[in-house]
Amino acid sequence: MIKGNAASLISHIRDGINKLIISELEKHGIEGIVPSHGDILVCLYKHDNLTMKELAEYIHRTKPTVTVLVNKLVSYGYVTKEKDTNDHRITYIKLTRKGKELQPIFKEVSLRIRETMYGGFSEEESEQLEYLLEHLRRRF
Amino acid sequence: MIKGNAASLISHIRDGINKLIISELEKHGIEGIVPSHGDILVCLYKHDNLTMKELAEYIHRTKPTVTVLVNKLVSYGYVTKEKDTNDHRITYIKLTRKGKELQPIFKEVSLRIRETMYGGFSEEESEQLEYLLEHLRRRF
DNA sequence: TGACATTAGTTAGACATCAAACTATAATAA
DNA sequence: TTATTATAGTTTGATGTCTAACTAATGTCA
Repeated sequence: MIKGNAASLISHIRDGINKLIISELEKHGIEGIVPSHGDILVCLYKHDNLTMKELAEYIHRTKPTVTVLVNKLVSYGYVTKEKDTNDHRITYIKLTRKGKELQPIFKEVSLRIRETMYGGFSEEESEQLEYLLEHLRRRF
Repeated sequence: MIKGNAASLISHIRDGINKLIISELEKHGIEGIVPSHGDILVCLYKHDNLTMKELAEYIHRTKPTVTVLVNKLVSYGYVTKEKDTNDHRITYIKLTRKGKELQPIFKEVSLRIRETMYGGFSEEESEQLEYLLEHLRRRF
């Protein structure tokens, strides 16, 4: 019997994930950082020196939002902004040492999230979950 | 092979669902209403005459948030606020005629969301999806 | 070369959301 | 009965998020 409440479930799970991320970061002494900031930092851990536009695309947020998020990261000293010397429209975002030092913490938080999400499922269930979610994602 | 990206997928699907809800409402000429407003109205369709506290619990938002949301619905003429005559702390939220008139539209939008979410899945896959999401939900 | 279009990023304004502090009312206990 | 506690709701201030409008720089095409 299908209930048709998948949308509601997803919404609540998302809220739960976000709260868990924030509380895990706070456990590691990191305050004022929300998942979107984390998305940006994780992006930069994979590939440092990204432009605002690239960051916006990667984290699926608009440019004004990324401006706000990055400015906060700058004010916390985790990243810096540098203008391209050739094309003065472009700004590169780079990790500072302080920003790089957070990487292991993000790795750990990420692990914790995965444990929470997949922990209760078998291998087959986990694969099935990803399969279904990936298909779902393509419809939006 | 498990990728471990379920959290990210859920986040993006949630964004997609919300955008779809808003655009579907706009197609029906309803502007300025976000999913949380819809949650409140749908709550009231199931059981009219709820208190602010009850609404906050049902839609999983804080009381200040519900204050803002309900005030907007009042300004749009969809609901009214009435103080309890015995216990003056309590405020009841009631649907107006205009609010009740939206019910069929919300039914239709809800149907449209369900079609989008379940449309590409078999009966078994749909059930599996709900099973997995319900278990996931309990971990937060 | 010069007018127009495109692109990168920010600013402005709006709003949902939250935590913390507040007001007002009701309930309980000394 | 009075003082304390609990409850319902709002206000305040902060922040992430968006769209629309803006600035500044680059590219294009006549």
